Amino acid sequence: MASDSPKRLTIYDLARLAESSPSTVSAVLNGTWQRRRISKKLATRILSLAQSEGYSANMQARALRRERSGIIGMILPMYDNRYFSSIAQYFESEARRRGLFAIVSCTNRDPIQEREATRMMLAYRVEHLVCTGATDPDSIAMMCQESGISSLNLDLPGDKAPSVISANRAGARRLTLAILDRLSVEQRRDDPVLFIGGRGQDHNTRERIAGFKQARAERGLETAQEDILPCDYAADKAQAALRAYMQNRSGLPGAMFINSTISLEGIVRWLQLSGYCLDDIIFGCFDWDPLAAAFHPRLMMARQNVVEMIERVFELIDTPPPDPTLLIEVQPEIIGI
Amino acid sequence: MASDSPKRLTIYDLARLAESSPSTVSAVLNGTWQRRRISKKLATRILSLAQSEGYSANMQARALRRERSGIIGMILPMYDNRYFSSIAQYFESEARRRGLFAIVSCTNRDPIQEREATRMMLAYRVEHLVCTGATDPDSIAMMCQESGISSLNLDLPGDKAPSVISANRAGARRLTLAILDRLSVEQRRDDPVLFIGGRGQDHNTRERIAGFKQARAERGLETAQEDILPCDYAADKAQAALRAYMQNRSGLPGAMFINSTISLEGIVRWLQLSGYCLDDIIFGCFDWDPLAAAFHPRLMMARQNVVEMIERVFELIDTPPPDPTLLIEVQPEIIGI
DNA sequence: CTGAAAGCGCTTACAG
DNA sequence: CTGAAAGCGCTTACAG
Repeated sequence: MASDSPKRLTIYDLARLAESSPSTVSAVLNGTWQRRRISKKLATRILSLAQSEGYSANMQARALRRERSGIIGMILPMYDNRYFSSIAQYFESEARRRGLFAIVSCTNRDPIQEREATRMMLAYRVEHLVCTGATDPDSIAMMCQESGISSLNLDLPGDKAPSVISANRAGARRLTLAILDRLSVEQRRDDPVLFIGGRGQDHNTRERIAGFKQARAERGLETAQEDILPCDYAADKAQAALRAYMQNRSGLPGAMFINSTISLEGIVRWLQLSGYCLDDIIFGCFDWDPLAAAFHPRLMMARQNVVEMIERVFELIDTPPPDPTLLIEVQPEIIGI
Repeated sequence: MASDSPKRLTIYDLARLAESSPSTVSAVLNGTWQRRRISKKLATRILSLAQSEGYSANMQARALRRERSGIIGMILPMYDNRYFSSIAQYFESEARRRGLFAIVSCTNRDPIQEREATRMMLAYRVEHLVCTGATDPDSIAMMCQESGISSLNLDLPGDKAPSVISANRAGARRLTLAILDRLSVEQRRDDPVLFIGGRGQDHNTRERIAGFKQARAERGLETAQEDILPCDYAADKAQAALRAYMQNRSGLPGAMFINSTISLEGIVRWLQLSGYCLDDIIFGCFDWDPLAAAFHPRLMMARQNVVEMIERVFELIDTPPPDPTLLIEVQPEIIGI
């Protein structure tokens, strides 16, 4: 339908119709007309004309002239889990509240796609770029810097731009303590606890492992190296890692610290296939999914505080910190204790 | 960092550096230089200069001059379930493959937000608009029509633009047959089956109810009106509806047809809270969530074929159909039979 | 083989 | 109180 583009209305057309000039029309449309002391009568005439004719300002032209696009960009690993999708959603609504238009690109945890998306964002002259969960945040920050665009890291920190992340270590510690407390109540204080999922190289996973060990140490427990399995996030990887882990053991660990709902999926699938009773295991998941919580009564979760993280991001955008390496940590909430 | 915008490089700067002219630089950068018989030497000089100086074309200027933004828009109810988030993700990668820049806005199933987002999309001069799961698709289609922009409906159909949706009735029928077959195998052929979730007014829910009834009729079963509960999608609504339903009955229905994973969450939560054993119930969910599938061995799902739906959308964009009311149905896949 | 010029639709400093 | 003019950074038809 309507592929032939019938010239859209411009301020010149409006000026002609209102028997005025383009400058005046522009001022009226921008709300700067009182400052220019344009008569109220003329203003309302132009406004109602714009309305009735369905005028829509051309943002490309406005952006070009103002040298401001009004666009804020975000790159994101993917949409398809609760955490990232709520980041995208809340980012968009906060941007809108500030009169910015949000554009989001998925980069699949791939540094090449991250840079390519950044290049596009810069070509569209985004005013700020939020770099979420990037595998290579510093390259992105450098690219932005060279273009004079402010950038921020979210979820995974970098050294070349301010970062807003979850308090991974503290959160993992609290989640682990909750797991250990529940084991204690059940008189299974010394049962092994498996840490599984995530990437050994990524900052968040390292911190969570540190928090895990710290909590165990506080309870006077050692942590064996073979009980830590950063096998990547993917469900299949977690499933395979658990299968391999179980080959050398007689029974299940008393509890598992699972590093994402993606990994949880693989774990649960393997346990079901192997005929284990899920209800015998205590789960602590560093991630949040209400559907999983509904299914499993003994699942505790660290829910990252997306709302506050996005708020911090916009605060940093509004008032850029003097120190570009600033790291802000937001506490996750422990659910299901 | 770098909030002072140091003038970015333009083709004029490049022309000066290459001792050439802006037109030539533009032609080289656009790849139209062979057509213009620009010397290969000059072309490579300009190209390498652009590279080394980190030139990035200003898309606003290009869009303005070409009268084509290179942008394709999508409005979406929300990101936070598997279905919509994979729509967003696949839409974006398909758009990118075609050299279009995708922008997506969430509109929260709110007709006002839908129109507002459309207005913004049109102001940014999107070349096409995909209207996903809109509560008021026809208003959107009209707005686009007035601007001479092609629009398409996805997931929920409309009358004023071509639509790509799931084969809701056929899919619901097949899912219901799978449920009934399993009941038969368990010698519970005549157990009641509850249909729950969705909106009684929306096209998809109506179609799914029709498919549900049709499958039952094919098996010689009546469908009682009180076994159909289109209580909205939200988990809380589904939970409340199920509680009310159960007040007048002694036992659980043998199976449930649940109209989304959102609703499933409320159902499962209530069953757990009420002390029922989940494994006694057969679930059929018109939606897909692998984590839910991992948890519940007796959950069958109708997985909507997002990949094919998006492909159809782009086909319609490439070759607009003569009939603007064209409706394309894509079969969902039944999983877990 | 290459460049000067016009124009896309706005905004804004300036003149009156 | 209002308008003419310049310019944002490109592209493209035209002239040579």
